[in-house]
Amino acid sequence: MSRIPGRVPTQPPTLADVAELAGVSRQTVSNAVNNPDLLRADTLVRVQEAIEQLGYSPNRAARNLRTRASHLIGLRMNPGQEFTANAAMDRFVHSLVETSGEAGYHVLLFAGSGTDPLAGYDDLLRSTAVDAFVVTDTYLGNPQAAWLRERRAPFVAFGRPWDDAEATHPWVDVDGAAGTELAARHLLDKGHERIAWIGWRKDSWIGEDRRAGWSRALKARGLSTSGLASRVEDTIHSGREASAVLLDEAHPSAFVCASDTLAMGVLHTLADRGLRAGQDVAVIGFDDSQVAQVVRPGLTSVRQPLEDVASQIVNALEGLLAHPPRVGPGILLTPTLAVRGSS
Amino acid sequence: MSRIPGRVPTQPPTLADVAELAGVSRQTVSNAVNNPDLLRADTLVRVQEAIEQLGYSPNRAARNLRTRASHLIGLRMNPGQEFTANAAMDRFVHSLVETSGEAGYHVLLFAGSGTDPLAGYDDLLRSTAVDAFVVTDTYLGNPQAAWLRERRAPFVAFGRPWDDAEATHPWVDVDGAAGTELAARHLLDKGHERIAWIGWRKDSWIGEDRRAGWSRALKARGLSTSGLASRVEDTIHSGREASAVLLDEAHPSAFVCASDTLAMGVLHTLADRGLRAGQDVAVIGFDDSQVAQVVRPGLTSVRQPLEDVASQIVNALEGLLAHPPRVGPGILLTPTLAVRGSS
DNA sequence: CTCCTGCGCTTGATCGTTCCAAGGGAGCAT
DNA sequence: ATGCTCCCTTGGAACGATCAAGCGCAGGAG
Repeated sequence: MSRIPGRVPTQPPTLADVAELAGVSRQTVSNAVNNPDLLRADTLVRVQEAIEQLGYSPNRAARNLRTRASHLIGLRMNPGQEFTANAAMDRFVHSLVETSGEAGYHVLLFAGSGTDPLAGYDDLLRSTAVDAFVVTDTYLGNPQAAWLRERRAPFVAFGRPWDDAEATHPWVDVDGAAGTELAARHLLDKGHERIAWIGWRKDSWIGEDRRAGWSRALKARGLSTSGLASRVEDTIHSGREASAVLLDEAHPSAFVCASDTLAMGVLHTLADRGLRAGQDVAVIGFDDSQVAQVVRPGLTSVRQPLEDVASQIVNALEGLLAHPPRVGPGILLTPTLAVRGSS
Repeated sequence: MSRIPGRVPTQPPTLADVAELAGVSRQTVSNAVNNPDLLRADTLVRVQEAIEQLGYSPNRAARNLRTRASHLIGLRMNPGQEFTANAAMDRFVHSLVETSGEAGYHVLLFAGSGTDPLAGYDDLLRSTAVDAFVVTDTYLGNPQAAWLRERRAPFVAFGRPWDDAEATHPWVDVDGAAGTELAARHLLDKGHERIAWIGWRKDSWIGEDRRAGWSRALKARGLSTSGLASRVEDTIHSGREASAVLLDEAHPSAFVCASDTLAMGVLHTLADRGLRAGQDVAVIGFDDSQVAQVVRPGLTSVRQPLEDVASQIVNALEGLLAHPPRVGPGILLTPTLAVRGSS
């Protein structure tokens, strides 16, 4: 059937238009787009020329309706994050958009309410607006994972299921302990023997994991960690206070911190006391935020391989959405150390 | 027609299911969702209960197909931006997601190639995947605006059409000149009389705009600007060099910079010379990036009202997508000054 | 010569929603 | 009782793609 004459010319062309121009049926055009192998070579060329000539691109809504897939990945923007988390998240989102784009997926952002961690998921799921979710805040026993699994919603988590060893959903995470161990070893190799730790409160799984790496490195060299660790809130102010206390009481020559925020606090304390970061006392942060790159004299920091994380997540998503689904084991990636003036 | 028995129970309910349960027709359910006024009160209640009971949510793909609208807004992620631009962009994206969510729209991110500024737009447009675009990099004569207008694609620009006074598309921008004028006045009020400018190369419209505000403030007080301005690349290193030269040759007591990046360079120079930022020499940056908030002693910076920008953009989009479209004039918002220790 | 097989393409049905034009019931006046 | 509104409701069609059969033709085996 041909288009109704007089129709507004800005309407995009449809499969039927292409079919008519190429002198084939709709299905043949569809095959030319999705299963080119099924066509005879000369027919394929003819259809492709018609597609080119009309500037045809399949209507997403129609395709989504028929195939029950949207090729969209939902990602929740968490309101009011801490700045280091934000910095990392920004880099992660960039990578995710690029990687998923190469795999034929787009990223759909939606807002979360600070109070209800499930807000937004439900509607997108029931309206089949997205094929899958990427969940980024699985720490501290957030209920998203269990909730999504219960509804059989495909999702991949950025973050281990700390509190649930039984969890069977795919996940990708960065080995924080390996990162802090790397940091501590770097300092040990430079001759430091009294290396302090400033981390988060004990109820943070991530914090305890990162602390474990520091501890492991020291113990591997037969050094004691006692009196060298402090656990505080993730603010500059806390980092500043904690480092002041540690300097007075334990006289460390270096600090490893659970975040760049805390490390900035240490730098402030050093400046207060006329100590030079990197010369008199070494400092290493975590996340390689923009601040770490800009501050004097440059903050050495553990850098998460977020590009690889995004790539692995997209890979897991593709498996999850395949027929039949392939679900692999969780993946743990190793961070690197961005060495700068502070160490 | 009722659902086929034996169908997989995880299939989401459809309009027909709700209709059957409520004892009405499909259209009545559709009206209950989209035009509740058309229903008798008791019928409406019955339908709403059925919707609630089944957990029904309209299938997005089917709705999109029928109404030729996706309720998605396309936003391109620009690869490898400078960090200040990134910082601002992150805050902007957050606001945009929240505001557009309230208006019933979601944000679709797509990747741009560094080389082709139009990559990605074309396909999303032709496949009717998004209703409209938000374009964020209209400076420097990027061709998106003209290209999109030519295809009658609805879009709102964050940024003025600097190079095209004839442009009729809706836009929202921040008055950079007002920001730097605010900064300069703040310094003048503190008694500074020799206030230097470090900005970008002359071919940047935004840079020249910001420079104009500084210049205007000085001239309003009868002060000369000659010898006090420098135009360089937007890097810390350039800011550092430029400020060193200015200090030697023009002896300013304060700096206003076109970006936080440049301001960081100034802070480095001050530290090199044992000068205290805020005490000996005042420094003001632009963008209120995370770095400005964290660095010692806190960098005073011009803060763009990105929440308002997002809100106005969504407002403009709603007008653009209404029937008939309402397209208002461009909107210029005034930034504020985040005062910290450096001034 | 007939039958079967497989390739390449066409045809009708379907996904779940909204639009359209017509159907139907209650209420009121005649 | 009949006719006429006025609303609300109804079935059919359409949006544009893919799925599942089906059809004609060529070539080989029986």
